[in-house]
Amino acid sequence: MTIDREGPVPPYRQIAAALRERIADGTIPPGRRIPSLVELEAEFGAARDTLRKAVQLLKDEGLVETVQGMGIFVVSDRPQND
Amino acid sequence: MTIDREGPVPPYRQIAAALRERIADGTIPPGRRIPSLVELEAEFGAARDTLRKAVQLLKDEGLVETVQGMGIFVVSDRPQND
DNA sequence: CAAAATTTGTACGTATGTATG
DNA sequence: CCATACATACGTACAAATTTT
Repeated sequence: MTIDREGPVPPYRQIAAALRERIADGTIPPGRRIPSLVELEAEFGAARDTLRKAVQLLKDEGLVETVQGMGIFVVSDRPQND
Repeated sequence: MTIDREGPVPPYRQIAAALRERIADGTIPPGRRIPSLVELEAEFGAARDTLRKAVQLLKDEGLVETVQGMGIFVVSDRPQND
Protein backbone atom coordinates (compact mmCIF):
# COMPACT_ATOMS: atom_id res chain seq x y z
CA MET A 1 0.00 0.00 0.00
CA THR A 2 1.34 3.37 -0.97
CA ILE A 3 0.29 6.81 0.12
CA ASP A 4 -0.81 9.24 -2.53
CA ARG A 5 0.58 12.61 -1.56
CA GLU A 6 -0.80 14.42 -4.56
CA GLY A 7 -4.51 13.76 -4.18
CA PRO A 8 -6.97 15.56 -1.90
CA VAL A 9 -7.17 12.81 0.72
CA PRO A 10 -4.67 13.48 3.51
CA PRO A 11 -2.22 10.69 4.33
CA TYR A 12 -3.64 10.10 7.79
CA ARG A 13 -7.03 9.29 6.25
CA GLN A 14 -5.48 7.00 3.67
CA ILE A 15 -3.65 5.12 6.40
CA ALA A 16 -6.81 4.89 8.49
CA ALA A 17 -8.65 3.49 5.49
CA ALA A 18 -5.94 0.90 4.90
CA LEU A 19 -6.07 -0.29 8.49
CA ARG A 20 -9.86 -0.20 8.51
CA GLU A 21 -9.87 -2.53 5.54
CA ARG A 22 -7.52 -4.99 7.19
CA ILE A 23 -9.85 -5.12 10.14
CA ALA A 24 -12.96 -5.44 8.00
CA ASP A 25 -11.61 -8.29 5.89
CA GLY A 26 -10.20 -10.13 8.88
CA THR A 27 -6.54 -9.67 8.04
CA ILE A 28 -6.26 -8.37 11.57
CA PRO A 29 -8.89 -10.24 13.60
CA PRO A 30 -10.67 -9.00 16.74
CA GLY A 31 -8.53 -9.00 19.86
CA ARG A 32 -5.35 -9.01 17.82
CA ARG A 33 -2.73 -6.34 17.95
CA ILE A 34 -2.11 -3.91 15.14
CA PRO A 35 1.50 -3.15 14.11
CA SER A 36 3.14 -0.75 16.52
CA LEU A 37 3.61 2.89 15.63
CA VAL A 38 7.27 2.22 14.90
CA GLU A 39 6.29 -0.55 12.49
CA LEU A 40 3.58 1.56 10.88
CA GLU A 41 6.09 4.35 10.54
CA ALA A 42 8.34 2.07 8.54
CA GLU A 43 5.52 0.61 6.49
CA PHE A 44 3.81 3.82 5.44
CA GLY A 45 6.75 6.17 5.56
CA ALA A 46 4.77 8.68 7.58
CA ALA A 47 5.55 10.58 10.74
CA ARG A 48 4.42 9.44 14.16
CA ASP A 49 2.02 12.33 14.33
CA THR A 50 0.33 11.27 11.12
CA LEU A 51 -0.02 7.68 12.28
CA ARG A 52 -1.44 8.75 15.59
CA LYS A 53 -4.11 10.74 13.78
CA ALA A 54 -5.01 7.70 11.71
CA VAL A 55 -5.27 5.55 14.82
CA GLN A 56 -7.33 8.24 16.52
CA LEU A 57 -9.91 7.99 13.75
CA LEU A 58 -10.23 4.25 14.29
CA LYS A 59 -10.52 4.80 18.03
CA ASP A 60 -13.30 7.32 17.47
CA GLU A 61 -15.05 4.71 15.34
CA GLY A 62 -14.70 2.18 18.13
CA LEU A 63 -12.70 -0.16 15.90
CA VAL A 64 -9.54 -0.22 18.00
CA GLU A 65 -8.35 0.50 21.50
CA THR A 66 -4.91 1.60 22.58
CA VAL A 67 -3.17 0.43 25.73
CA GLN A 68 -0.09 2.30 26.87
CA GLY A 69 2.90 0.01 26.99
CA MET A 70 1.12 -2.75 25.09
CA GLY A 71 -0.19 -1.69 21.73
CA ILE A 72 -3.22 -1.05 19.60
CA PHE A 73 -5.88 -3.74 19.60
CA VAL A 74 -8.80 -4.53 17.37
CA VAL A 75 -11.98 -4.32 19.40
CA SER A 76 -13.99 -7.49 19.63
CA ASP A 77 -17.73 -7.01 19.86
CA ARG A 78 -18.07 -10.48 21.32
CA PRO A 79 -15.61 -11.65 23.96
CA GLN A 80 -12.85 -13.80 22.54
CA ASN A 81 -11.18 -16.83 24.08
CA ASP A 82 -8.51 -15.29 26.23
CA MET B 1 -5.70 30.69 34.90
CA THR B 2 -2.38 28.92 35.19
CA ILE B 3 -1.33 25.48 34.10
CA ASP B 4 0.01 23.11 36.72
CA ARG B 5 2.85 21.22 35.13
CA GLU B 6 3.69 19.21 38.20
CA GLY B 7 0.40 17.44 38.83
CA PRO B 8 -0.91 14.32 37.11
CA VAL B 9 -3.40 16.12 34.87
CA PRO B 10 -1.80 16.87 31.51
CA PRO B 11 -1.90 20.50 30.34
CA TYR B 12 -4.19 19.76 27.43
CA ARG B 13 -6.83 18.47 29.82
CA GLN B 14 -6.45 21.44 32.12
CA ILE B 15 -6.90 23.81 29.20
CA ALA B 16 -9.94 21.87 28.01
CA ALA B 17 -11.42 22.10 31.50
CA ALA B 18 -10.82 25.86 31.61
CA LEU B 19 -12.56 26.40 28.28
CA ARG B 20 -15.34 24.01 29.21
CA GLU B 21 -16.03 26.09 32.27
CA ARG B 22 -16.18 29.31 30.29
CA ILE B 23 -18.76 27.73 28.05
CA ALA B 24 -20.74 26.27 30.93
CA ASP B 25 -20.96 29.53 32.87
CA GLY B 26 -21.78 31.56 29.79
CA THR B 27 -18.54 33.51 29.64
CA ILE B 28 -18.42 32.36 26.04
CA PRO B 29 -22.04 32.04 24.92
CA PRO B 30 -23.41 29.70 22.23
CA GLY B 31 -22.60 30.73 18.70
CA ARG B 32 -19.72 32.88 19.83
CA ARG B 33 -16.13 32.35 18.81
CA ILE B 34 -13.47 31.09 21.17
CA PRO B 35 -10.07 32.80 21.20
CA SER B 36 -7.97 31.70 18.26
CA LEU B 37 -5.18 29.19 18.66
CA VAL B 38 -2.66 32.01 18.49
CA GLU B 39 -4.45 33.80 21.32
CA LEU B 40 -4.79 30.64 23.38
CA GLU B 41 -1.12 30.01 22.81
CA ALA B 42 -0.31 33.36 24.38
CA GLU B 43 -2.80 32.96 27.21
CA PHE B 44 -1.86 29.49 28.36
CA GLY B 45 1.75 29.44 27.29
CA ALA B 46 1.29 26.08 25.62
CA ALA B 47 2.26 24.80 22.21
CA ARG B 48 -0.15 24.71 19.28
CA ASP B 49 -0.26 20.95 19.45
CA THR B 50 -1.34 21.00 23.09
CA LEU B 51 -4.10 23.51 22.38
CA ARG B 52 -5.36 21.50 19.46
CA LYS B 53 -5.65 18.46 21.72
CA ALA B 54 -7.67 20.48 24.20
CA VAL B 55 -9.99 21.72 21.45
CA GLN B 56 -10.30 18.20 20.11
CA LEU B 57 -11.68 17.06 23.45
CA LEU B 58 -14.35 19.76 23.34
CA LYS B 59 -15.17 18.82 19.76
CA ASP B 60 -15.57 15.19 20.79
CA GLU B 61 -17.95 16.34 23.51
CA GLY B 62 -19.91 18.31 20.94
CA LEU B 63 -19.30 21.57 22.79
CA VAL B 64 -17.50 23.36 19.98
CA GLU B 65 -17.06 23.19 16.24
CA THR B 66 -14.09 24.35 14.22
CA VAL B 67 -14.38 26.08 10.88
CA GLN B 68 -11.27 26.36 8.78
CA GLY B 69 -10.39 29.96 8.11
CA MET B 70 -12.93 31.27 10.62
CA GLY B 71 -12.38 29.95 14.09
CA ILE B 72 -13.69 27.75 16.87
CA PHE B 73 -17.32 28.25 17.80
CA VAL B 74 -19.44 27.25 20.75
CA VAL B 75 -22.19 24.96 19.59
CA SER B 76 -25.69 26.21 20.13
CA ASP B 77 -28.26 23.54 20.83
CA ARG B 78 -30.98 25.95 19.79
CA PRO B 79 -30.47 28.08 16.68
CA GLN B 80 -29.39 31.61 17.53
CA ASN B 81 -30.36 34.87 15.84
CA ASP B 82 -27.95 35.02 12.97
C1' DC C 1 14.08 -7.71 42.11
C1' DA C 2 16.35 -4.66 38.70
C1' DA C 3 17.47 -3.02 34.16
C1' DA C 4 16.60 -2.65 29.42
C1' DA C 5 13.60 -2.71 25.56
C1' DT C 6 9.12 -1.83 23.65
C1' DT C 7 5.01 0.88 23.05
C1' DT C 8 1.68 4.42 23.67
C1' DG C 9 0.95 9.35 25.81
C1' DT C 10 2.11 14.06 25.97
C1' DA C 11 4.54 18.36 24.67
C1' DC C 12 7.20 21.44 21.88
C1' DG C 13 8.57 23.63 17.49
C1' DT C 14 8.33 24.37 12.55
C1' DA C 15 6.61 24.34 7.86
C1' DT C 16 3.19 24.16 4.42
C1' DG C 17 -1.69 23.77 2.72
C1' DT C 18 -6.49 25.33 2.59
C1' DA C 19 -10.39 28.33 3.61
C1' DT C 20 -12.18 32.73 4.90
C1' DG C 21 -12.35 37.73 5.10
C1' DC D 1 -3.25 40.26 -2.99
C1' DC D 2 -2.75 39.93 1.81
C1' DA D 3 -3.87 38.79 6.62
C1' DT D 4 -6.05 35.61 9.66
C1' DA D 5 -7.26 30.98 11.18
C1' DC D 6 -7.68 26.16 11.21
C1' DA D 7 -5.74 21.52 8.93
C1' DT D 8 -2.09 18.56 8.05
C1' DA D 9 2.68 16.80 8.29
C1' DC D 10 7.30 16.20 9.96
C1' DG D 11 10.70 15.72 13.60
C1' DT D 12 12.25 15.51 18.39
C1' DA D 13 12.19 14.64 23.32
C1' DC D 14 10.68 12.84 27.45
C1' DA D 15 7.08 10.43 30.50
C1' DA D 16 4.41 6.36 31.73
C1' DA D 17 2.99 1.55 31.36
C1' DT D 18 4.09 -3.01 30.01
C1' DT D 19 6.93 -6.74 28.74
C1' DT D 20 11.19 -9.00 28.36
C1' DT D 21 15.85 -9.92 29.73
